Amino acid sequence: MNISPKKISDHQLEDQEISINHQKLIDATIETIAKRGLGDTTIAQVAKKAMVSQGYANFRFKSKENLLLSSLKFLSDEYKNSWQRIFEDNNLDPVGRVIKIIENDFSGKIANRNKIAVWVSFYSEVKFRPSYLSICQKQDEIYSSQMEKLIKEVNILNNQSFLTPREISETYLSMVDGLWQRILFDPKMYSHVFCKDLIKKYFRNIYADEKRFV
Amino acid sequence: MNISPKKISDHQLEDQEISINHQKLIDATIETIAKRGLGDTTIAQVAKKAMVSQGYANFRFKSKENLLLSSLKFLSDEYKNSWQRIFEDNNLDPVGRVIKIIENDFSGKIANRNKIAVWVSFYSEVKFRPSYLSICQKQDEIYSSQMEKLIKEVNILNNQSFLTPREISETYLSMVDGLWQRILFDPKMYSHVFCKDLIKKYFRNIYADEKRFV
DNA sequence: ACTCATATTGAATGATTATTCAATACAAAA
DNA sequence: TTTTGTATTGAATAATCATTCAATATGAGT
Repeated sequence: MNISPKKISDHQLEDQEISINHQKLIDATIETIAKRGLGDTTIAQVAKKAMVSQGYANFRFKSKENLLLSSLKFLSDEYKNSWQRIFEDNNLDPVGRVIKIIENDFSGKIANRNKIAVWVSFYSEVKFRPSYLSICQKQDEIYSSQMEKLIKEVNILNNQSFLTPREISETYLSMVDGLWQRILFDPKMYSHVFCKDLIKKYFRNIYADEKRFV
Repeated sequence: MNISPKKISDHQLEDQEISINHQKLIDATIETIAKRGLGDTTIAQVAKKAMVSQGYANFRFKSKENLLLSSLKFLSDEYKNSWQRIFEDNNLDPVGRVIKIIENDFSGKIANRNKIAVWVSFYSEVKFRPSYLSICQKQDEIYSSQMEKLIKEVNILNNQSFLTPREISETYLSMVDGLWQRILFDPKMYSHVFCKDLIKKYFRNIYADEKRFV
């Protein structure tokens, strides 16, 4: 019992991240964008959802732009953590890893309509706000290169030579982006199962002997 | 000589489409969205680019929303016309048709960064504006079904049986959407040639005997 | 030249919204 | 309890914009 409460030093604001309100506001931002779109997201609405005053939201994040940026960063990190873990999992062989990656990319936590709506909102502004671009781009580069390396291992094990690892990995990445977008349009038709199966079929076609790509 | 000028009847406004200003405003809208993003597109800017007064732009289209909708419709029709023509071209055999479709989807007229920026802007709002969705969705359904039918013909000619026409066509469509999005991020890396080659390689892998998928 | 209908203007209006900031609540230290 | 520093409020401000509309230009028909 007696959980030592907070014991927050006088440096409590040294690192913004430790505040509860900080995260409440970010969550509220994501929810609001998901429900109303980036264009119709106002500080007032976000603050209301986070149950703090409007003035506070602005004070805390300095500006709306900064709040949006922090929310994108959060989403981006969340995604990154999810695949990072898979690439680093030593209990998996290459093909097992690929399968986990596919499952992660179409898991409920990642590929749900709300989060996709937020992603696409930010994507759509990438051309005009370099700060959005740099957040998205850096992580995508890492994901790309990790994926390519992984496919290289799979290729060797299955002596596949017609398609290069780069080609396979780029095809995979573009399919994922495309399918996510399609989930936004028609989530019934593009169910998680449908998407995963489509991608597994792609791999099955390349690696004919590998039975795990159902 | 003496080209009979206009001979516009008193019904000149019967059909909105015949006005020059109408199209000037739509073009200006697309350019403005491409340059500044949907969120920062104002009627004042569009009117200025179209060289009409702000009041006129609003008067002509009834509302900003309606102007945006008309612009999306225009873009959507332009795209539809481009592939419609290919599906209806009787001089082409199935594989020739597929190749033309790929080339069209990554032609300078369709897959340039400005137009993609506009598409994605609208996509990102699809969840919140049913009117956007219905414009995009209807055409996508036709494109999908035409594509599937086309692949069915290719499949038969090449006795391919592992992947269904539906699967191949869905894979193609999602790749296109994904690659378009990636062009937005990094148009240098995702050049038209790169995208087309990637997709052709996909088909080449499926239809191993078909040499035309370079 | 005059009339009349339509096209076009641009300034005014009102709504929305990010941002600011003086006032207040709160909680720890004295 | 009082002090003091920080957290939080909410009302005021100022900027931005879509929309309206009375005024004007235009040009065809008489």
